[in-house]
Amino acid sequence: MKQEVSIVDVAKKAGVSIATVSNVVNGKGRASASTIQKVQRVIEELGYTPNLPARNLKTRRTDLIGLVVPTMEPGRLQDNPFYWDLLAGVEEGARDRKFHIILAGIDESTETFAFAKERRLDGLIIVGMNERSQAIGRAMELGLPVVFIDSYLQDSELYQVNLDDRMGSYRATSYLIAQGHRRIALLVGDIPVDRISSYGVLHERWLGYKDALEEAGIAYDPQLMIKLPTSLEGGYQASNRLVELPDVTAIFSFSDISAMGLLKGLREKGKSVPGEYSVIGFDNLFISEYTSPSLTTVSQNILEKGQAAVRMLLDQIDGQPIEERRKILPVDLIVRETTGRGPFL
Amino acid sequence: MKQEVSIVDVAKKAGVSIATVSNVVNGKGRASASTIQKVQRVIEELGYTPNLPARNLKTRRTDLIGLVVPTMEPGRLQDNPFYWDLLAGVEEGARDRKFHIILAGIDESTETFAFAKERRLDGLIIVGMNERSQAIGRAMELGLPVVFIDSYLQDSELYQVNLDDRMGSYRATSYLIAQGHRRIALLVGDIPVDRISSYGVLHERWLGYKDALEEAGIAYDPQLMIKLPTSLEGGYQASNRLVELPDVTAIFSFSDISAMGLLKGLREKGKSVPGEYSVIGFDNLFISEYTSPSLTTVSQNILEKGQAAVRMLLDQIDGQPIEERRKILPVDLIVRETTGRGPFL
DNA sequence: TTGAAAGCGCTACCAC
DNA sequence: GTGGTAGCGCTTTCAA
Repeated sequence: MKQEVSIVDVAKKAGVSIATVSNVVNGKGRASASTIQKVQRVIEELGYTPNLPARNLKTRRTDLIGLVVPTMEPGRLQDNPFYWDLLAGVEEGARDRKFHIILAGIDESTETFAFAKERRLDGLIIVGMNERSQAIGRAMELGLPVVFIDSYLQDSELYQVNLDDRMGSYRATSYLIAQGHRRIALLVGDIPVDRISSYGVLHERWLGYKDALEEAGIAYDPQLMIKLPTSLEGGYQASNRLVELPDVTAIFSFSDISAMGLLKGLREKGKSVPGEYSVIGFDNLFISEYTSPSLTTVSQNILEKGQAAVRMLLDQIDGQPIEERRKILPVDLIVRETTGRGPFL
Repeated sequence: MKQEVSIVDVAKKAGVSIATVSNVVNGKGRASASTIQKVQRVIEELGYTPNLPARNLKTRRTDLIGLVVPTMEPGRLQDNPFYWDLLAGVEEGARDRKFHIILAGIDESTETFAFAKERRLDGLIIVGMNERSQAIGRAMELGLPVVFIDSYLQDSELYQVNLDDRMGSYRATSYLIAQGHRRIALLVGDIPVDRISSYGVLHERWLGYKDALEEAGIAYDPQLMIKLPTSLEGGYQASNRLVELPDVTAIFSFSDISAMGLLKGLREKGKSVPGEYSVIGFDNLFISEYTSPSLTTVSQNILEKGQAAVRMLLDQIDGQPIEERRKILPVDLIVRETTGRGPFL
């Protein structure tokens, strides 16, 4: 059993009161230079480390935030290298401000966030919630500062960090059109397209696609929607559908991961990219530059996304004014080798 | 300001003492069925949630463990999808036992682990330390239970979870030999090969490679060591070196990630795989099945690795007997399409 | 400039 | 069975 050294031990040995030690430790209150010196030396000698949980009992702050990620949603966690960067961004941002993060995987349908209350977390960052998830209501009931990432929730009171998905999608589609493609398939994910509006990110990207078509005077064709999961396997399967669609010369996939599956599928079918099909992805994973051919994609800075979310959360916690509750990060189109000229150029 | 409801409020409203409430909450001590009922109803009504930090002040346990990952080591964090699975394994294992994890990125050279003491963490899981890192000494000084993952530290007192890297490497190399390859290049990482023994994982894998050669009576040729980072870019560069090595028909890369870079490099040079070169990787990332051709590799169960580490840590914390301080997880050779027959078959 | 003391929410011991 | 109460390690008035 490690013998804990407390503020009392320090006070005793330094011959001062615990109040004084507390003042020295926190740099608050007043203390003479000599007292400070003396106390600090004793702290050093004893190897005293302040007990944060105890301090928090008084101050009512834990300097701890929860990062909540749904574990059960298939094709997200397991599949996407994405999350690691996000996490790194959040961790880094928190560290800069002396916060630590508690990582919690939840089952979206049953989680009550009791742990957040029990541990008296200062705030929560929640990733990838669906609008209709009951979890969001429960999270808000906590009365804690919460920031949602990639969730596209209607309620404008909620703090959110998202990507400019619609713009990204618009730019990707426009680029294909500019390259002379007209019939552009879309790998939208494993959802009913008629209810796409409740799938935030996907909906936005779908709208961006339509924006571009409309601008170019191309009719939207529901036949071109491929409803398969945005995963490696989903992309792979999608290649089967793709080749059956007449006159299609390009496909836009809502994630790089599925675009990779797609590339593999097409290669196995002997279809050349970008010769017969132009392919464009979304995310710009670190690996996307290394596919063959290298993947044209919409780039998002995932690290920055994590950082923006912590910033917004911590400002909220510190009671600092928040400029905007809904932060939208910019996207960038990265043209590489999977896109080429279409028949109309 | 959210009005905190404490044990006192519950006690008052239920007309019992706080001691009784505490008993009910913890299911300890004795209490009549009717009291229990009454108290529980009040808890419900008031929405009371126990304050864990306060409880921990008494019990001297936080039920919190730190997961420590070096942030500064290039080519690890950023590059490797690997970590996400590990994290997921740890989180899940912890959750099962009512622990939470605090994620901390550290700079290996300067970290003092003060946060672990301050927050009174119950234990630490540390990933990917190098033998000569000062951080390991500092971590041990804390006097906390610690488990190292992927660190291969000499000290047999330390708790460690590793992979059977040597065996994995042996099997990969043996397989290539059995397929008729004799001159097998090795992408070992960006390190001086003469000091490889201080790079745990790499050393083990290097030994496994030599084991296989020796068994087959093939002389070890230092010329075949390619010293480039085990990253996408490193693998890509490695292809340049590879093609200059005479008579080499196969290459074993110490990570899938670098194998992917390698595949791209070779393809760009017009070298066929597995026609001209057989390629074998290590890790079996979820994406490795989707490269073209799909990657033959040594598989490790990363999720399981994380789980094993928590289990070992929590048993330590709970004072349960630990069978073995050094847990070695099995590997598996997954033969896919990047390996084919060599000239000697 | 310093110290005494109250109290944060909880557990655990000991009386009743 | 139940309650009183002494701390756990700390911050923070308020006095001195």
